[in-house]
Amino acid sequence: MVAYQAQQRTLSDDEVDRIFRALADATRRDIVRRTLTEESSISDLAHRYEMSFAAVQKHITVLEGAGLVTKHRNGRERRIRGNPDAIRKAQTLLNAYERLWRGRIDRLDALLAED
Amino acid sequence: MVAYQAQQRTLSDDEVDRIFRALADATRRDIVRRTLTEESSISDLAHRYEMSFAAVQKHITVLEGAGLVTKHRNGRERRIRGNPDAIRKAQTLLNAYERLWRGRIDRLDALLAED
DNA sequence: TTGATATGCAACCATTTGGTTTCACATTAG
DNA sequence: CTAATGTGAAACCAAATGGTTGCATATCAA
Repeated sequence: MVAYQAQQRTLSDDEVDRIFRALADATRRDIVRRTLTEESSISDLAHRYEMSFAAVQKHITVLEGAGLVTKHRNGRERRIRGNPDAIRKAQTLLNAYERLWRGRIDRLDALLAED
Repeated sequence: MVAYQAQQRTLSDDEVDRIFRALADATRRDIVRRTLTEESSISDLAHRYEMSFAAVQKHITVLEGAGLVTKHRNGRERRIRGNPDAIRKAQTLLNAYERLWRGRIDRLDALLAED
């Protein structure tokens, strides 16, 4: 059984902006995917993509700014670790949207049932 | 009971990029939220935000490109309707990420249980 | 100590984004 | 018919994005 942490009460627009913005890039999504299951150093990650080390470093900065990954010093390297909390924040918002939509349908059903 | 449509098998990187990119803006999220529960014309929506009609129109174009809303002609106006399918695509991806993370924890638990 | 590795950061550049104003066109109301 | 309304699209602009190269610094290995 896994213990889930309490969610923050409200998400600021900026915070949500940053999370979705960070997820809107295939390389960054790949980094999140990898580091959710296995910590990696920045150079480990940089080797995997066909772009400069600095470019990958920038992607990681974007992800860190969105809270999607965290950095942990380990000697001369930094281990990058995916953070499921930020994922959950995005899920929470999308779930709210789906609930809204279902609500509309339910109201429509109720209306039709009135006959 | 609500009938759910079958999901597309694979999501291209571009498609996912567009969906998350479109969601990375508070005005656009607000438009999605509104139109999921209630269709609106473009000018209806434009009145609600402190920016030009053309700016709102552009946001709607971005949302349409991501499949998050659809346009439906109605006389001289176009009704904008939120599309829950695109929302679900994003949910599906985030759920996969969370499963990955839980998988890591499960493996860790198993490892610890070996003692 | 010295060289190799890992990271950080600045400067630069092309493209995209998010806004504007303006004009054209279609449709509806009077 | 004419005027008002709703939409589309172009041209323009500042700022952000996503990449580059180059250099500085920190740490580890030999």
